[in-house]
Amino acid sequence: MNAIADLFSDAALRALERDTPTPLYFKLYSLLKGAILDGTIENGAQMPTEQQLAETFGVSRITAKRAMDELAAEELVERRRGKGTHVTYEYSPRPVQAPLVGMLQEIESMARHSDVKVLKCRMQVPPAHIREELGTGGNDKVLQLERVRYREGQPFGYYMSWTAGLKKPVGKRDFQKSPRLAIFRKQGLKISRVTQTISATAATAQLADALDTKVGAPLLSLVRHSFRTVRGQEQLTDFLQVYYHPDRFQYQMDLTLDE
Amino acid sequence: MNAIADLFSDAALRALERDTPTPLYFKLYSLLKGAILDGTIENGAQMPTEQQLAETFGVSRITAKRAMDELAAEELVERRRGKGTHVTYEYSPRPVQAPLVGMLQEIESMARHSDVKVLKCRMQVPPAHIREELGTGGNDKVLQLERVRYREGQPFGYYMSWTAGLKKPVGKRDFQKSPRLAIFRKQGLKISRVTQTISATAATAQLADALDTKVGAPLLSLVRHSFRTVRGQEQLTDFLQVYYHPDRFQYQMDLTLDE
DNA sequence: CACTATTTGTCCGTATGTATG
DNA sequence: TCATACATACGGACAAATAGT
Repeated sequence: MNAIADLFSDAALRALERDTPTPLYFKLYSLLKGAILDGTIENGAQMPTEQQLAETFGVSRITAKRAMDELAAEELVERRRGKGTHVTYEYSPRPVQAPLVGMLQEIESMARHSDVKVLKCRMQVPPAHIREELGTGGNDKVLQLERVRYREGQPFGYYMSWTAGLKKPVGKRDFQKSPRLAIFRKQGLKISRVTQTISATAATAQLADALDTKVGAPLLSLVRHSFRTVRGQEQLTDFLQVYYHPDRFQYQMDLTLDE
Repeated sequence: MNAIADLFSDAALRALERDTPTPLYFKLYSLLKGAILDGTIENGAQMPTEQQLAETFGVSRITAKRAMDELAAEELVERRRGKGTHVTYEYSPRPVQAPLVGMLQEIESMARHSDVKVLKCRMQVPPAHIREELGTGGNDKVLQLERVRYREGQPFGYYMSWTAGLKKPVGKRDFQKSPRLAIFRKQGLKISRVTQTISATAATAQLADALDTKVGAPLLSLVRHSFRTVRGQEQLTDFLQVYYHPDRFQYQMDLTLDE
């Protein structure tokens, strides 16, 4: 009788509650869009009717209609009088990943509450694979940084980065005081998107030394790509590789059930 | 002259753009609240004036005022005529962590697009440390699950979980077909909050065997606590420990710069 | 003491967007 | 589609508290 209840969790059903002033039609639209984009409602399948949506989510039919109209405007669904609304978006599974949305500001906040030792800070021609990603020429020098972060005197993270597109020179002292992101921002480097990948790896001799652990010990590895937009084109401007000591640093996240 | 531009990134300044219909005052309020909660604006410090906010974010003074009034209503700031608005919230740094906000629905989506082999599925009295977290008695049996996930025939994740509060019995076959979360949801188990911690660890003999790797090899480790609310009290109802093969599974996330 | 600049509080009128029946 | 109610956002104007000259 009501297949919608199966599609959406109780939490999702509660997502339209009035705890944020975001318009109802937009919350419902976002919810449905998510279900279409992640393949929960398959291509060609019939969407719930306006009446069904209105009842399950406790909104007026006009509001449900508005949400569906927005989907139709993006050509995610097709609406036909008498036939109903059908999905016209083909879901294609991505490689095994657990995508998350985070906030860069919180990373900065973390950076502000730990100590840094700058091992290396110089302009350098990066190795080929980095050069390719940054899109710089064979002789172009970019900023190479190597740092170790400490908490209560103990090293917990080893940071290695290559940054292109800096206008003014920066010194070791700058990075000892303020977060890297804040410095780049002041230089006018506008980051438009960031991608992170977390994995695990074994400690090399160099890493074991820097993080005060044994060779071969498991480390949490993080690679961050930061992009800026140049003439409408997205371009990598910062490459960051971090190795964390798993006993002294862990990635903790809260997952929300709705939205 | 204008210290606000230093506080907020260019992306943050753009966060109030009209791409979502969420009220302007609420977006500004969220932005400022975040800066207070993560210690960017310290306790006792003076907030930007309504006039300054209005200019930097391109809104009217009324809108800026509304945002600040909301903060005052939550007692995060104190407002005094002629004096200005001052922060009254004391930031206390948490242990080294990179907090993130994610969506549980996306996890489910991932689960739906890989193959599962259920190694163990039975009611069992959990070991002491799990029993303590779940808050169950010394003889209470809860659901113990052990699974391996495959992608293209290769094992990438080893899942071990303990779940309390199930009403109806579940069988192996159930977990081979649909995601665990969907099954629990159908049973009426309402999860209210989820916490995840990611770390790295070395493979034991058992794990190496299940994931087709060598003993001592680095693995990505994930611990997930799922809570439900019982009579206003938050209570752990599911404990999940996952080990991922780092070559076959990586945690990828996109970070937004605004919000 | 007055005078001034700053900052928040309050009020108006108006336009637009949202949500309902 | 229409009429209605309410929230949001704007600019402008003035009052009231605070701090410094």
